[in-house]
Amino acid sequence: MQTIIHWFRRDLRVSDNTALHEAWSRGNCVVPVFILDDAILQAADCAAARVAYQLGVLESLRKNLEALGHRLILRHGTPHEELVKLSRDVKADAVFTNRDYEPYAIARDRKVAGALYEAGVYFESFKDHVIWENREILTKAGEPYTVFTPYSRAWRAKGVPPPVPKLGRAKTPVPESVKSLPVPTSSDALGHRLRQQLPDAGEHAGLEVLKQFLADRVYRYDTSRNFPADEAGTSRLSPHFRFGTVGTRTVFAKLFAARDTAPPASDAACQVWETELIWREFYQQILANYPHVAERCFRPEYDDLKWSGTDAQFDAWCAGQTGFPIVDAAMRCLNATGGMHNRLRMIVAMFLTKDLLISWQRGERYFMQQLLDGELAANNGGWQWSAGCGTDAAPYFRIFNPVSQGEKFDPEGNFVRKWVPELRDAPAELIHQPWENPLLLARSKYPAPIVDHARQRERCLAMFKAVKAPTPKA
DNA sequence: TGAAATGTTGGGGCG
DNA sequence: ACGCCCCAACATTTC
Repeated sequence: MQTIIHWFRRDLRVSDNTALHEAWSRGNCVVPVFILDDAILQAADCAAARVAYQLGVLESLRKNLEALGHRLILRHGTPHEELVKLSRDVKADAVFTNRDYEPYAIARDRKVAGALYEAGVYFESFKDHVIWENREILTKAGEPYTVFTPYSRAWRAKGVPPPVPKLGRAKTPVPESVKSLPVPTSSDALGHRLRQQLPDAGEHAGLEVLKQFLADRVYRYDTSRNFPADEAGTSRLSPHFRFGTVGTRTVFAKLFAARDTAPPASDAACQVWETELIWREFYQQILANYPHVAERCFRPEYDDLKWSGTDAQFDAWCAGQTGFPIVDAAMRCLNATGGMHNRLRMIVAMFLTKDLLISWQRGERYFMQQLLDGELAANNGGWQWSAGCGTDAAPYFRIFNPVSQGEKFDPEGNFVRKWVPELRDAPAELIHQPWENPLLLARSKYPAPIVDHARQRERCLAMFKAVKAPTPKA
């Protein structure tokens, strides 16, 4: 083949990129393209911060391609139309891309495949985003796993392929006559300046974050990951996974190398992180095999739950004004940074669904509107897990107590103090339940709790009982 | 990748 | 010395 278009989506890197490497090795001329898609940019669950971050990723990708003699073509429009146009412009023989498992992406790619077929252009997609996809890991009965632990066992038994070689230097340049938009700055794109500071974007940043984490922090990950006040406790790789500024195979290869050079005592901690990476694969696979989860509960009986929380309560949750310090600190952190520690995601998700009795779908959408790392599979899986209606879900009667969770995982109250300045001077014994000291509460100007946890817990149990679902195993 | 209610046990104060 | 009660502390059950 002569000219092959590589269509970038969530694989914005030049190393360990399956389809991109295939395009380079099979073709004489690679035309790398990214298409700004209004169906994504104007969707109800789009986050301004995520778009701004992605523009940074694209600019970094453009430079990385340029360093290898490639020119990134940026287009704005409907993917199947733009790809047909570009195929004509460059006289492409083929379009390659890496697979994406979201329902919107699957429908979009089907349209692209049809349009390219009619235009006489070969289209091929590759597995890249995950190690094992769709139906590559099945139970003995030939069905996809819906419980994590046996899935992870089968996953580990299969081994991990090595990284794909980095993109080579351009053999033939893309003709100057082929038009490309400049990569917009975030203020161009958003019409305003984003107030928040975004983490470094791009492939170099991703590899650096990975390197820092694997240098030593991973060796204490098993315990450090539970304490949100410890900013080095987790890998902080999620935005890089989201946009593909790290390659999944690269991450595993480097993790295994770190494990093999470390004392055996840290094996366990490395395993715990590996398990988190497998959770990511698990939810990708769930979304691919059970696409109804994008809209509804994995277990259909829970679609009948009668959520009774109010809009005012939802607004208080979003704004971090519920009167429960660990919840409010977490939400304010999300709003300010576009990120949230995983422990806190569980706490605020449990609180929205089981204390405020508001549907997980509303929380899921709000997370998507804020998170830099927001993507359907992981976000949806986490929310359904918390709500107790998903695959391998927490049983519905497992209800976090926001006070004891705060005391357990933020014992000094340092995370709360950082994001809830009203409680900066509260003593550790009271910081997770300031209402116990009315004088302190009044002086702090911090809101009183908007619900009574014990009462809401009872209401939640009654709400779940009303749908008469079989009790999941504990 | 819980929490709360309920049940059981055992030490110590006390008559 | 002994039984009784109280109540942590821990275990089990239930949601």
